Amino acid sequence: MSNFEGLSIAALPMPLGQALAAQAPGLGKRERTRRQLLLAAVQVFSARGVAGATIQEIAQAAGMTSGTVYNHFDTKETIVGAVGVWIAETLCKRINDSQRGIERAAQRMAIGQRRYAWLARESPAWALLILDIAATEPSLMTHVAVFAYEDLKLGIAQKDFRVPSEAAAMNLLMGAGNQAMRDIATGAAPPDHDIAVATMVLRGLGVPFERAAEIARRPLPDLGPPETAKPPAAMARRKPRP
Amino acid sequence: MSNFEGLSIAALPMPLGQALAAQAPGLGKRERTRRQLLLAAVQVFSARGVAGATIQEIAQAAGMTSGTVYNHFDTKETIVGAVGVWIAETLCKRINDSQRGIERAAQRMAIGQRRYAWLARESPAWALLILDIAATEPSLMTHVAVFAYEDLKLGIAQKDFRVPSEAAAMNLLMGAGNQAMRDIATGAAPPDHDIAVATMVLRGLGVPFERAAEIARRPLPDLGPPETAKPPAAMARRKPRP
Amino acid sequence: MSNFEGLSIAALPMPLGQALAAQAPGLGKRERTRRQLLLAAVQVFSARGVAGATIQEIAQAAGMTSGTVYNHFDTKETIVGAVGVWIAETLCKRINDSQRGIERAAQRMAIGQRRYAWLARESPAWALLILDIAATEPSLMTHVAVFAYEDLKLGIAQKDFRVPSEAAAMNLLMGAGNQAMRDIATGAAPPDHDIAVATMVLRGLGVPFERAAEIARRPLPDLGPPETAKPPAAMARRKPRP
Amino acid sequence: MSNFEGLSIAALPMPLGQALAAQAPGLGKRERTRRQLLLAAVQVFSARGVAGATIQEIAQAAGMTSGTVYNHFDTKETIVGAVGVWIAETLCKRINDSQRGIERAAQRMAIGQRRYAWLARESPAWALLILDIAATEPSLMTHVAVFAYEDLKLGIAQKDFRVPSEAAAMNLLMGAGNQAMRDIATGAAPPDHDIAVATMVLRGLGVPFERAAEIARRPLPDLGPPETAKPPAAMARRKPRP
DNA sequence: CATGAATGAGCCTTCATTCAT
DNA sequence: GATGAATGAAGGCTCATTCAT
Repeated sequence: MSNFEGLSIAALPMPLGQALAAQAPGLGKRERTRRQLLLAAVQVFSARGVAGATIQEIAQAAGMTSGTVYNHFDTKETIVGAVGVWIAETLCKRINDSQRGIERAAQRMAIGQRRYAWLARESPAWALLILDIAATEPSLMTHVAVFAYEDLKLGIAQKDFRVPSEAAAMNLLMGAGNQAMRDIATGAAPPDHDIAVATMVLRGLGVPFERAAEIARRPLPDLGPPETAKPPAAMARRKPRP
Repeated sequence: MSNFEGLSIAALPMPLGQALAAQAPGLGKRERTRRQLLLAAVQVFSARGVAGATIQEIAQAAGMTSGTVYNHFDTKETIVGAVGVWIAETLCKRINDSQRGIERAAQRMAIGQRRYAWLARESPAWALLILDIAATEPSLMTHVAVFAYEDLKLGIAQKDFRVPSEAAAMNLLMGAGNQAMRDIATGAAPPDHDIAVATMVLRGLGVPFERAAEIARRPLPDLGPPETAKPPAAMARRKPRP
Repeated sequence: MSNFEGLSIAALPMPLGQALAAQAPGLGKRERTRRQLLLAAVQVFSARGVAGATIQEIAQAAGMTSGTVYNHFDTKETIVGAVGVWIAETLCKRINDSQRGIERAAQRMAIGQRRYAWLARESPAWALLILDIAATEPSLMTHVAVFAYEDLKLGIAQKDFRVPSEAAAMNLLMGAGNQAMRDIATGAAPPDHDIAVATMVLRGLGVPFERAAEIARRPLPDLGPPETAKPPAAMARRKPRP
Repeated sequence: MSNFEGLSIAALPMPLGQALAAQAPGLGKRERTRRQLLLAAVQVFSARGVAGATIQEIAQAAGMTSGTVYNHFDTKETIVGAVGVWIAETLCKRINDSQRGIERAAQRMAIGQRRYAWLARESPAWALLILDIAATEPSLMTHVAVFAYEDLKLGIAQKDFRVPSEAAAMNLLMGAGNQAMRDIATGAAPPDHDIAVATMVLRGLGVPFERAAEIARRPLPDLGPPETAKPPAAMARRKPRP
């Protein structure tokens, strides 16, 4: 069984936490072990930082030995990548789901911005972990960006957004979002920081002044019921011998 | 003499490069050595990344031994900090000077945004180095932020900026600025990216739509007159490990 | 196999040597490696002194790499301690066993004193090693002192010893014993030094003049048959992170 | 001037302290510098231990630089030796002087034993320093031993001591004395420990039971007025070039 | 003589990775 | 698949010692 020995990361807000921790019942032994290792990696990354984490401590946190880790991942880098993908897929999809039924891109965008800010407020450890992993593994943020990009294009099509370039718009919203996450997670941000940032991002995207503030202020929709999480699929079932 | 062994970082755009490389003639031996070490650290940080740099390689790049490094800096962390402070003071002050005479905060802000973008276009290696150091040593970005914060408050006083909160505004402009620097430095950004980002940041700060675009499009002022100094020689961009 | 590269320490007198070097056959791999490392540490401590010994040389003497040492001991200090405990337990117990059946504390005390002197004569290297370790790791001498203290109290109860204070008596017998060991081991002592010292210690403890000389002169009992040495058990199988 | 920066060792009991610290007025500049360095070495040895002391800290404590140290001493070892000789000559002579006029060796011996114990009680730091230096530099204890040896031979000639061998007698009195110093300095010894140890040593040397106790209990003579301390003579006035 | 920057050998320690069991 | 002992290549850092000024 797992042996976390004092390691722990504050639980994710419910629906997100469930998604990650979900014990998919139909999984084979290999996938279950892999999942345990990823969970352990999350613990250790959060406690020591990605750079400071060691394979041996991840193995220990998973109740295994370091050799076992290498039956599932080729290198430490691989683990970081897998954790990044896993978090990205689970989190982003979940957040995206909560926007289901919202037709206007401006509101979808505001919700997206505020949802990440909300995550940082509810689970600072998770937010910092995501930012830490993203620094090593850019694919995580790329993953998040895909969803935002869809909304951006939608908003442009809906004539709610008027931007000089999509690339610049992405810089604006991702940059502001990340900074907000960090400030909130470290306790450096005032209350309603999420609304303020969302408001300014919308204005930057060309939404009229008052309308931006009004949209950003609307209540966040629920995250919705948890689905059965898809396991983080291994790229290959086996490490080939070199 | 220095022994860069193939290490080098592309020269900074003229006026900035001069500021950093300036061989102060009245400096004592200790101060000269310290300066050489900082220059060497910049080389190695740029080539290997801050995390991947080793004291030994910095010493070697400076034509010294590792022991000498410790006559000047207590730990590797200290070196990162010193490099950060050095760059921050030189760069920020220089950029700030170029805004002298500009009274309107909106234009000052646009210039600031675009100047960093311009740096990333002219000297991608320096831009990436700054972002890398900033990730380890937040004080560097804090330093930059101080100047932006002054302009922000000025713009609010001038009624050009209307923001929900100063903290959110700082997230917006620093976040967008950093992302733009990274995209430009890595070649991922289209031409005129700087203008586009500056435009959107101004809009986010509450500047009217068309006016934001107009201000952001104004020509950049010169960086100012060069000081006495030789720039460091540019050689190769990357060095393979032996 | 071990690679002592010229390192060596003169073999202990038989029964003691057997106790230390005993290859316990039922030992696991980990325990066997640990034992080899302790043996190697003894070699190196003896050759270079405790202070001059390096982890690398211990590893090399054990035919391993320095990393392996750290799988078994946290620090160099830990190794010194482990060697100290190991020697103390093995030697002291063995010497104490040889006094079995001796009822009078005065004679037990004389035997103890002379046995250590005898060790110094037979195996100067071991004696000097013990003194060296004891200087770094007082627990070794404490261990020895426990046995002497028992005899001291016994002798007081038997009215053979009359001392102003137990603490002073311990100073006398341990101090004289250590000095004698050193002088004998370095060849600075005349023959029968052990008897002379034992005589004087007994007199210091209040044994009448002639009787002290007579007791100290009695023949030493055999050390007795060797037992299978108990391995120096590791406290924990693994080092936990702090 | 000296710059002890928080370093300090409890002052020696007056007459001894004066002897060591005495500013011999007729000394040349070289001798004065040398003296300062020895004083500084005493500070640092006491604070960090002989093994943990660094040349640079000694230099700093003396208000000089490391280069200057090497104008006076060839190696670190040389410094330890010089400090040892200095302390030995000053202290031993001073203690010996205080016995002037005492004719009976038994009483001289008791005074010697108790004087070192007294030093340990009055100035634990000095006592521990002496023991520490003695471990590295046996000549210090040899020096002390010379005085004790004189008294030993005297006592034998006076028929007060009856010992199996002089070597054994030296082991007894030096060993017991050192142990007593350590226990007293570390606070591990009861009151009147000095008298108890002296009593037992005398008995060990053959002094009759009650008489030993009586002699050991006599009051200690004063240390006497301070003399002008002789400077610790440098072996050579100059380091020859290799 | 004093300075103090520079040296450089070498130490302890860490940890991703391998592999025989 | 799991184990976990072993590896070994570095890396950060210390400090006695040298030497040009």
